[in-house]
Amino acid sequence: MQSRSPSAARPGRPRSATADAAILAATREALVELGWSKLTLGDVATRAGVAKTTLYRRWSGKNELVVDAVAELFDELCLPDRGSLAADIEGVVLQFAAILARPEARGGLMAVVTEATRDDALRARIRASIVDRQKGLVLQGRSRAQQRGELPPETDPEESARTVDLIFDMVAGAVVHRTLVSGRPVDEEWVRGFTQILLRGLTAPS
Amino acid sequence: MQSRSPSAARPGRPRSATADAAILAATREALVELGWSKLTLGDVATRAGVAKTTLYRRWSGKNELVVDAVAELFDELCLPDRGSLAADIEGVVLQFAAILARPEARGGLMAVVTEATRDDALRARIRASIVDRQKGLVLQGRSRAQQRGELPPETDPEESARTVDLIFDMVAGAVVHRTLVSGRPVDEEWVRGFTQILLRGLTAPS
Amino acid sequence: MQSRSPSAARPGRPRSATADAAILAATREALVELGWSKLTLGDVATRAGVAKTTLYRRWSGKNELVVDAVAELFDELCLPDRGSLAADIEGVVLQFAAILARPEARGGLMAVVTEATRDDALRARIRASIVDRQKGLVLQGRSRAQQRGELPPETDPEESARTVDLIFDMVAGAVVHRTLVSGRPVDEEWVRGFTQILLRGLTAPS
Amino acid sequence: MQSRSPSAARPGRPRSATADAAILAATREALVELGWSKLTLGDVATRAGVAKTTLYRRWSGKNELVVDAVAELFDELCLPDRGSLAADIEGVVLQFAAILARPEARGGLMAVVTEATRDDALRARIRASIVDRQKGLVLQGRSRAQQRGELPPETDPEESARTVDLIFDMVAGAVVHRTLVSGRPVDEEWVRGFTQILLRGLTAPS
DNA sequence: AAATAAGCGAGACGGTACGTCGCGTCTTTAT
DNA sequence: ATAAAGACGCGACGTACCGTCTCGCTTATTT
Repeated sequence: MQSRSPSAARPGRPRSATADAAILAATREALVELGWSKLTLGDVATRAGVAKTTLYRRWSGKNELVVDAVAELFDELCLPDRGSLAADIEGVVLQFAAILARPEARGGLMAVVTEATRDDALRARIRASIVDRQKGLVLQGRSRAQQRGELPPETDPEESARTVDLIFDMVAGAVVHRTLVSGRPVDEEWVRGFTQILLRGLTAPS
Repeated sequence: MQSRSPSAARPGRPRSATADAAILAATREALVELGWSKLTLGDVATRAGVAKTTLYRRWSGKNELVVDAVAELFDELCLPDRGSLAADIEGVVLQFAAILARPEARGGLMAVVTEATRDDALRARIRASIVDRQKGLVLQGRSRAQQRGELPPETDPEESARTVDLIFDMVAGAVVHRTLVSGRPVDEEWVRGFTQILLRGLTAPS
Repeated sequence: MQSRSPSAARPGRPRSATADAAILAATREALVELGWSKLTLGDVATRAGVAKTTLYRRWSGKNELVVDAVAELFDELCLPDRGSLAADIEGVVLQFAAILARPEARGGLMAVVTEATRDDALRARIRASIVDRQKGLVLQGRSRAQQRGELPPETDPEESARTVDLIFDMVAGAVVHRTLVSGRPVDEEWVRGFTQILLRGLTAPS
Repeated sequence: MQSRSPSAARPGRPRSATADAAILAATREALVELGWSKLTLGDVATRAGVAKTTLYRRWSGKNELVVDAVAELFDELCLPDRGSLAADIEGVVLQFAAILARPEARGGLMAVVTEATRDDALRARIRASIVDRQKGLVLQGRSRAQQRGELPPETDPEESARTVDLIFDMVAGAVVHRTLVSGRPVDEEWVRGFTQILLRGLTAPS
């Protein structure tokens, strides 16, 4: 979000702390009802009980606002230890899918990613707010699996980073594609099939 | 696209045949320069040397126009026989990535998919124009691999369809995510790693 | 007002002829109800049953619009022959005062003159639309008075022009000041006194 | 201006004496540079090195502030005895014109008068601050002329008051109109012609 | 000295209007 | 019937000031 020199008691009236929360909540609400393209900042301001100018004082436009509103949704992602790599993957994939199934995430995330194809600052914001946070889950899952002996320990650290990126693209990409492009649900059956291929490969005897 | 009673010599001035092509080309050009959100139909019309009315006579709005403009990009996808399943996958993934690397595809495809999250008619149009065509490649690749003996023959046809969908989501999803979200190139090294996991799984000894 | 290459049948939809009239009428109406400073172009557009953009297509802002709206009020000024110079002056002064007494003129004229102190283009527009038209009345009155023998004929043309300007400033200035600054009515008694001084001077035996 | 119970030593920090002067000076400065309509109170505050709140504590809005700022300009008007009525008139008219020639007066005075057409309180303020002060000059000039024998003594006091008002409207109106509407200078030649007509009338042999 | 009270700077706040832009429709003349 | 041209109603945009409201701080008078 926006930041300031942290604990410097700056002069003048401080920004309303409640306004931020109200605006983000209103944004998600509007996202559900209207979708990205019909969402207007004036409407968000009204819903939040806030003047349009207040909104523009904090965010520079629709994109930045929606990134922040959507990013909060992903804060709840976590990786409880379910005892095996397969179970861990299935768990986090289902969590991720549950978030994507919510209408505010569906349209909002995609729209923001779309805009980011032309806007480097926005891409950086997304990466910082959303992507990197999730990538931590992949790291965590792998080290657990290594402790359990399900995966061999790392040798080449560069190779290791590449693999994390790859896994992340495969997991997130598949779930997003299933949900948003194919438009079909990520149910337990699908997750089982996916995990199976991810772990054992297409050529393995099912 | 738009259709008419096909060969009925209707009265009045016939539609300009060149206009369609000019408009689609102008759309892709504008997509490259401006991106989805800054693309305006008035601008496309001007670039195409065409009046706005002409454009609206053929497409009902921005989304429909861009779908058609982007769909043409995927016509070139094909699956030449490279002798092994792994080589076939690598080939088609690189082709797909090459298309996505073009700026008119990056923004256009995503934008259209984004809009489709709220518009069923648009989703159907996308499925017909883009998705189903690619899914055919997966089918073709599998049957070739089965003929070579790399994969076992199908038994349950329903299970078979599910697997095709799953593979498709995994391949397309990973490439799209790598390109558009992670914003990193799909190069040969990445493709090799991806194919390795897809075929043999994470747990295989590399 | 705005002008075009006159009788050239230009391509495209022509501007609505009724819109101009509706807008100017709405402007005067709003001027009466709200006064200059509270008059809003959006409101004028609404009253006129016209989009705000249509209004901006024809006038570049509040000032230009109000000048035109107010200028029309002065079209009705004329100088009927009342038989003597004194009677002619009294007649036209009363007419002028009657216009200024109308609320749309009071605020509108002054406001526009005020703005013109900083805007040369606007001043030119006012001069062309309002001032020069009235100055013709002074000329007409003088030549009639000369024909009647009430005033001597002109000799020096330059001196003549200066005198017209002077008379005009004295007549218009006095009426405007009485109405708008002193805020008192221009009634018959005032007009008689004014005409007396204008014709015979302060020092004349009353 | 603003008033307080005069010499009551009230508790709390007293108002800064320098702030008033700084604000009025800043107002005139801004009036010169920007004109009435582009003058903003925020900008005036900044120029004066003062917070907006300080400004609002002293004046209730733009109009009141500008009236005060402009009124000060007219304090310098006076009527030195030049020996004859004609010379006295010429003197004061030139003084008045010199003030109106200053840009802060041009826009400011007119703007304030314009606003006053809708605001009775403002009109009263103007009358008290500006108009009545000038009207005193007319009275003074007349009594001098009567002492010199240039004008007959008053008989009817009501008629007398009416004439003062009339003369005032004629003098002030003509100068203002010449300066602000006609937009031409009040030079010595113009003043001579004006005084000639005012004293001897149009029909007098020049 | 401490308490109280107002003034002051800074700047965020809810509003209103601005002038612009793009949409998709409609109206004109010319093919 | 289509085409190019362009005006139209509409609605959102992002900005600028308005006049008000907190803040933390300063400067007086009153206890």
